[in-house]
Amino acid sequence: MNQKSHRRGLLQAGRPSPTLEDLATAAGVSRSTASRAINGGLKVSPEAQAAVDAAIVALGYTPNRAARSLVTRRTGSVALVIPEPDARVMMDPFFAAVITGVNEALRGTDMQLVLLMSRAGDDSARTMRYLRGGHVDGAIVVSFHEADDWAETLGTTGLPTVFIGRPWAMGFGVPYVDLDNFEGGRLAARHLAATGRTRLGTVAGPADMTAAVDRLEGWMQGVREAGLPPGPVIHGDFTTAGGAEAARDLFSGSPELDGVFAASDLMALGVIDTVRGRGHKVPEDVAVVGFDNHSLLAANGLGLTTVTQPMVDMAVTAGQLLIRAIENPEEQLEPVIYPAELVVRGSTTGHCG
Amino acid sequence: MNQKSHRRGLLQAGRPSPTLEDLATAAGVSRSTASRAINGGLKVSPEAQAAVDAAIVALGYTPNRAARSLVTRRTGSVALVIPEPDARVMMDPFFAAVITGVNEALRGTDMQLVLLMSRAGDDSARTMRYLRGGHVDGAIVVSFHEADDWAETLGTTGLPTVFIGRPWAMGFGVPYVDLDNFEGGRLAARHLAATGRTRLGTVAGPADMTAAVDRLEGWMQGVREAGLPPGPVIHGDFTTAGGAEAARDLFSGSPELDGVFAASDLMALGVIDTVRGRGHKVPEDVAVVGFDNHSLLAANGLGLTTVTQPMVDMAVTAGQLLIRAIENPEEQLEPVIYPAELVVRGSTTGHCG
DNA sequence: ACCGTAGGTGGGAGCGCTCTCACCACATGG
DNA sequence: CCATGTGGTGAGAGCGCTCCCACCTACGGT
Repeated sequence: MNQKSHRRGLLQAGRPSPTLEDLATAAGVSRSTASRAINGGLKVSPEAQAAVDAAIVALGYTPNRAARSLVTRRTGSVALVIPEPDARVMMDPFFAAVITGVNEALRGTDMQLVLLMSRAGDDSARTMRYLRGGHVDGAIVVSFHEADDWAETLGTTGLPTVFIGRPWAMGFGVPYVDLDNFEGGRLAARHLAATGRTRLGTVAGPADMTAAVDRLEGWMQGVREAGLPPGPVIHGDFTTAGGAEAARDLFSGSPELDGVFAASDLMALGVIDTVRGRGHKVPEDVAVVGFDNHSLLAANGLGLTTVTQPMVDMAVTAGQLLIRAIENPEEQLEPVIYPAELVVRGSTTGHCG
Repeated sequence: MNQKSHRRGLLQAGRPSPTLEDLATAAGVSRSTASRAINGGLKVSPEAQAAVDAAIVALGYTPNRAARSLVTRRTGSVALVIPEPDARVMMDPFFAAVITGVNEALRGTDMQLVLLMSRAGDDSARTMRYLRGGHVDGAIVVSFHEADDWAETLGTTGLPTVFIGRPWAMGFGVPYVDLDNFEGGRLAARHLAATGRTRLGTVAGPADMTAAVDRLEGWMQGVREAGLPPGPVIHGDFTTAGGAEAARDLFSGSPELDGVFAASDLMALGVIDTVRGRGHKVPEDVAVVGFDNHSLLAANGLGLTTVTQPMVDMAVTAGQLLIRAIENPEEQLEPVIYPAELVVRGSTTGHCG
């Protein structure tokens, strides 16, 4: 099979895929001019530009990304790195929001989003290799447990990287986008105190996540500022089941609690289940504050008082930050912190004042 | 600027990422042998293989995907096409499940997942061009409203494609993975009839989606088989708010209904809200059946009777189907239909028998 | 002895693109 | 009249890789 018939064969199979050479011939210009016309059109006469434009439409030409990438050393794609893609974790609308936001930021550029999910240890090495291998122009890393490793390694490879969520290891100057989790926790405490609750406790998130730690610290500070005793703290795993279990521990140790802050809405749901299972009412007996402003729970019958987290906006910002980092590698980018806001609903003020 | 300094300059901050040539030199073999050793190692002596393996580790070598792609005409990536990426639609755990499943199927291969979200018309042309442009080896399309367009165009380009959800336009032989939506609707009707409900109605999904249409037809058949009159049908948009609104229409037309089937769990949630808003009880006055077995609602206080949809498994299957289609383009792949199962919870049998 | 045929190897030719550079017109200024 | 641009052009050299092919050895059968 010679070269020509090979090409024809592909065409027959439905892949016309004309090359730049074909384009140039059709437009009656050289390969160089065609290339220039495609990429910005500097130093191209109006006639040549028009001819090339017409030929592009006529042939349905699409530049071969691989060939272009080979010489420009740009891949036209960025990675979204999500550790631990359990179904459990994916079900969290957090990720949906991140994906939506990053995609939104990429709209208009010709960048494509490559999803990189890595499970436990061994796999993350593979992911790391992929990132270092120059297969993407940049990466957005959803900061998580092992984020320090990533930060360290990525920080030194020079691959433009933006974190969503403050990474553990700082000092690499890696920019990140985060919510003011500390203030969010503090707001929850202040709200419960302001509505007359005095015996507070919290179901915190995993101790190895910065968001969870920050929320807890803010909560403790808020409780302190309200002049209330620091209540019990139980760590959950951000899931509904985990929240319910943590709440059982919480109440078995301190049955008198009248206000609970759960570090995620899903955990708050579990807390509410537990409270009701013990024959008590929300919010009459126990007020519950969540975190995330989970869209599903907002529509739920019992409105959950919670701290808002504008995840989509945050993800958009992360995407824009990454684009800037790619286009201007020298620029030192600053972290962006979004303010936390409290949304008051029935789970704290249903029948009280 | 000479060639060498050019190389150094473009590589951000350091890493002169070694080429196959470098690898070969380090291993003391030729470029060809090194290439063979990397790709399967056929016709390579154990010594050469060992030398290359050692050099790979020593140099931290990663093949340049662009260069490889240029000659093999394989990109090592598949697209997941999701139309209409509104936050609304993304919040649906349906997509989280799809992403998780497809990713799972790709694990072990060296394929990467490229996320392609296209909004309304103009953008979908761009997406189409991308798909036809040979930037991916295959595509998984989440079948939706305009799916017929996609099916037609993709079916003729020869790009290996698998649909999730039966596409409207058939006859292109494009394989797809779907739930037995018809049977699901039928199960819902039979269950309501079996628990003594006689005045049935349904909040169906959008009339331009095959899943919604199939569920509705199955429902109608089930009602017929139970010897009950075909009740009212109102179309919703699969969201909670849409379900609530549709339910209001439903009850204002037929206040006597005692059993409602909503074509999605989120709409079922809306239906329940409406029922309660009218001062009636679920399930005593009105039994409600949903569809999806949404993980969040399962954990909810009031358990929702619903039809299970093993989305992650379905997506895994779609991924595997696509891989087969890519590796063996000639093979004619058959659609895979998953059986529907009913999960009975409190929203239909809470206090009845 | 001869010719297979097998495992193993290296050189060379591209894949489709961008980018540098030489080159051509035709202005302008001395 | 030659310098010195300046907008526009096309040939040519790669980018890093895989594949084809020529070329080695062996080793067996005839």
